Amino acid sequence: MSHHFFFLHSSFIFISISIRARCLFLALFLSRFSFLSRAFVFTSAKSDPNPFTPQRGVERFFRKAPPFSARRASTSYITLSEAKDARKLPYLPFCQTRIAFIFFKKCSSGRDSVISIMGYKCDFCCNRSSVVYCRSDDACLCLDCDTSVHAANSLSRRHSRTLVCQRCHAQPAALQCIEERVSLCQSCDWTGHDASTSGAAHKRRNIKFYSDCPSAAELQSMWSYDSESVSVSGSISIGEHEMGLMSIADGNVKQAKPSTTEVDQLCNVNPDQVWNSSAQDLDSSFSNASHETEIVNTPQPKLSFLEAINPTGDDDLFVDFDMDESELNLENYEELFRVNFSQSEELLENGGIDSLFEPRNKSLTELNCHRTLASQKVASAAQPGCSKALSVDSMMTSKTEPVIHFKQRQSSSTLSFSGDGGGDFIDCGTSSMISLGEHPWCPSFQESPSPSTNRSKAVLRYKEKKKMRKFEKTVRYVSRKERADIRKRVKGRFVKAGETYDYDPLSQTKSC
DNA sequence: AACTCACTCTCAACCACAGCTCGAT
DNA sequence: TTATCGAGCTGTGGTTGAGAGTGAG
Repeated sequence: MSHHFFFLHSSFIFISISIRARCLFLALFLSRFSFLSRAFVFTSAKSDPNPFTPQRGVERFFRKAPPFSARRASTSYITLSEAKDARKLPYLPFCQTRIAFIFFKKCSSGRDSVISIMGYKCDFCCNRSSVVYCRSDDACLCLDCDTSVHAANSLSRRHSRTLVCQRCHAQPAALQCIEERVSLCQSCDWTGHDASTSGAAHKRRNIKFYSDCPSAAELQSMWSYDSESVSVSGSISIGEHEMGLMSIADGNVKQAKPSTTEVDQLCNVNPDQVWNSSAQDLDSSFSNASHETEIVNTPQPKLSFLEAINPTGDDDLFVDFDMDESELNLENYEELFRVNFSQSEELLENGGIDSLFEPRNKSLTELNCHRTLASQKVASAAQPGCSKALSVDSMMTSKTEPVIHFKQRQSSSTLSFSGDGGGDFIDCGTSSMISLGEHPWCPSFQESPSPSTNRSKAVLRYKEKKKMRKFEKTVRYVSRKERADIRKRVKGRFVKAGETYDYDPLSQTKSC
């Protein structure tokens, strides 16, 4: 989701050109991201009372530009009706630039999932609100899915997660504002706690990433808005070096047992009622858990877990905590992902998916150099006798995706387009592995896997992702389907209204 | 081993038309 | 920069037929 960073800083990059040119330029650039299934751009005039008006030129571009429409049948554009619905979406942190974006990607259920700054649905179920950001999966998940996915095996437990920013609902939260009782990403923190605003004096504290499958009480202790360890406002560095990757074993939180029963632990307290708990039950269970288990020693009073993640009391969020539909166990996970557990263990032996993250502090020159080497690999892969693994590796590293290098916000953002200009490529499901440079929230984090290990992880991840792909038919225009469903036919073909027909879907009868 | 035949399976094409797109103004 | 108009385009599902695949003779 590092592209969110790009969205936020578009105004800095295109400050000197018109909105339309900005949109077209962005469209050209963003159309190279093959993990996007749909995209749309909104702009508005300063005098326009409606903040988001569909930008026709960009819409047309997405529809007709070869990288987006011709290469992948699943890629399309948002409809006007959808755009109208999008107008209901809230104003964005960068609305002063009068430009907004909606981007979609295919989620595991086969439906399009909004992943833009406006998107806040769970990337996995596409249904509930996202609460947790998983860096390893690069996904925003609801608590249900977070639990189900990350409790599946020892590999997934190592994924580092944190809260999703409660302001933009897109980036991982880096800190909590004690006064406002919200978790914020760094960008939203900058926006809301600018030195020129009253929020500059707000007390904030860092949010640590966690791994494993913490219990409800442990999550509560991590996310409660207690005043302990609050760092006074000012320049807050939230790089993961500073933050550290918090394991549940760290600090004052007891280490969770690495077993599949940790799914139960998340809901904890009463395993018999875990999956039938209502939102309120769950909330109370969380609260009870903190008292009964006495896992942590953080001072009272605290907000309950649900209060912590939903201080505004949004009912929608509580709806999303309906656990009735959850069927979370290891077998289910394997079925969902079609991943053999032994494969996952093999993956674990190689260091886990986390190791897929390349060192983030490469310079632009290094990245371009890397691309050059990758291109050489492609050339060599064409030679007879080259290993299959090599070809996959080449594909991983040298796809015709743009290589972007983001600098810190304080300096002017820069980017580089080093793609080859739009040569054909095959979407092998590896799109999300493109190198997007630094995340703003982890500017110089390194997990330092060896290149060969890294490649094997990438291959495994690619295979895993490929197995997850679904090719079910999706209906984009329900109204057209409804109309087709009632249309009379002759030998399956539509006939004009009033003409004789041999098949009526409504009555299942023939007229002749 | 090569060929023919029957059968099964897959998939593009066809149709009308409401709704959408997009250039022109 | 936005709004409007109208010609042209798109997508929807059941049936069909062409072509591919398979196994028996």
